[in-house]
Amino acid sequence: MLARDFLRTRFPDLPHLLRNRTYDAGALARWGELDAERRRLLTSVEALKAERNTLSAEVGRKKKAKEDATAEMERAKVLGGEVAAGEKRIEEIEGEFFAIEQTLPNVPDESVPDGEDEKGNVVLKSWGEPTRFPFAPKPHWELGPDLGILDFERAAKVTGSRFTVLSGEASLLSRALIAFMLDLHTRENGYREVLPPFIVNAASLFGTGQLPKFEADLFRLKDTDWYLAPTAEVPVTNLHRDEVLREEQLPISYCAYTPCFRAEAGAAGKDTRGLIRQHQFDKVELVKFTTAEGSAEAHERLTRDAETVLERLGLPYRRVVLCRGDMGFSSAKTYDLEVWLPGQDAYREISSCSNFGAFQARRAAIRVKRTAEGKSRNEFVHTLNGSGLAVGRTLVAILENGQREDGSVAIPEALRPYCGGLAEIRKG
RNA sequence: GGAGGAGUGGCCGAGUGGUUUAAGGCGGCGGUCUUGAAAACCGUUGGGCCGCGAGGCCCCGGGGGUUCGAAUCCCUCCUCCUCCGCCA
Repeated sequence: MLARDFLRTRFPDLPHLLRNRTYDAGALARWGELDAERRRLLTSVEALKAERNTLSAEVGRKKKAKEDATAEMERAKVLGGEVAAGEKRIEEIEGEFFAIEQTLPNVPDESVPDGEDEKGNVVLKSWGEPTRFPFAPKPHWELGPDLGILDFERAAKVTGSRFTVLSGEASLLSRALIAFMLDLHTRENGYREVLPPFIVNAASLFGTGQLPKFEADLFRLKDTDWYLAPTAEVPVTNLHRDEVLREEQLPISYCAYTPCFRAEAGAAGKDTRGLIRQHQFDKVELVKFTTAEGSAEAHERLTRDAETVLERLGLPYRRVVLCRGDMGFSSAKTYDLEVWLPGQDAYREISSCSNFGAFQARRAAIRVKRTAEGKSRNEFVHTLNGSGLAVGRTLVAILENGQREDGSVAIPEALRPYCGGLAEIRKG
């Protein structure tokens, strides 16, 4: 959410600040009217309450002194009725007011390029050369089944489409990738590993911005307010929901492996083959909490930490900054890392690293107590997260980039200690 | 799943209808004293909202109710603890 103060003081600039983002302009105009009415009412109701409180105290004094307090009690009762009426109206306004605030997207950072959709994204750097082969490379959805390590058909039988069974070396590799990534981030990049719940409640999903707007993308457990986590961002960011952190605790860096569950509503016909777009996938997530001044640098570092995984594995990639129109709802700035997939002759997203500014912290009430010039005040922290990396897509990249003409696949050196020295996968 | 018990400020803890603007202690911060520190003493120390300001309003796990007035009474939900059962 955006700060009320910000919405109020920058109200005329908002259409410009939110250009190319999706929001309801009519609702925004309505916000302005409601804000004025709400403040007017609040002031008058509070004055009534102050008077009632004074009268009640007077009643107490008189009763203690055995004096008659009938007149005060009657007057207070009348005031009480007026207060109740005013509060009811405020509640109605507050409901509509808050509903609008929830749906307004974050304001992009000034460094974010203009643009309406993915065509407006800008490639900032490339690492490695796209892998070329003297033969026609296969996509992983052919390599995997040929090697007997990816089974799409049986997964469809067991559950349905967009699920996959990993077996043998694929399963081993997936497990090795998780351990490799967590080790790298905890030992070299300074993250604390956490293993959070994979099921989260509605309040947590509101905190990170998935609810209320994006319920259709989630799997909800029947008759509960519990949902399968769509990303570790949700449980890990909400670790500190409703907390006031001490300044010396910041920055906090967590990494977490979790499976992720997404309904993929609206993705019909997109990436229907292979592991790219699944209802269930594994991911190692990086999450940071910083001060307002520290978040831009933390964003660069977090993105570098994700890039390091790709570099250690020798996978060619590029970094893209998303334009205003292609960014997620809660984000102030997002870098996508795209890995080269020779089987598709394209770069595909394998990590998305975002700085949310105070947007999530405001929704989740994550604050930090800061002291300056002897005065202390609570500020909202800045939150960041990024994939480090999506495990399934990393497996895809290893298979497609490591493939040989005979259908075998070479395993990156860095991963071998994590899979019993396995150097290649062969049909067997 | 069954039966009990408990949720008060950073922490401990008092408070069962009316000077509670939540006692007291610990911890934190500032000060006095000291060469310095400790001790002692004094002061200060929760969150949010409205208002230009003076100031006001709300918050004692969440929500609702009773009352002129609720931390305190009632309803409901949540969490934690103890015992039993079951289970990995």
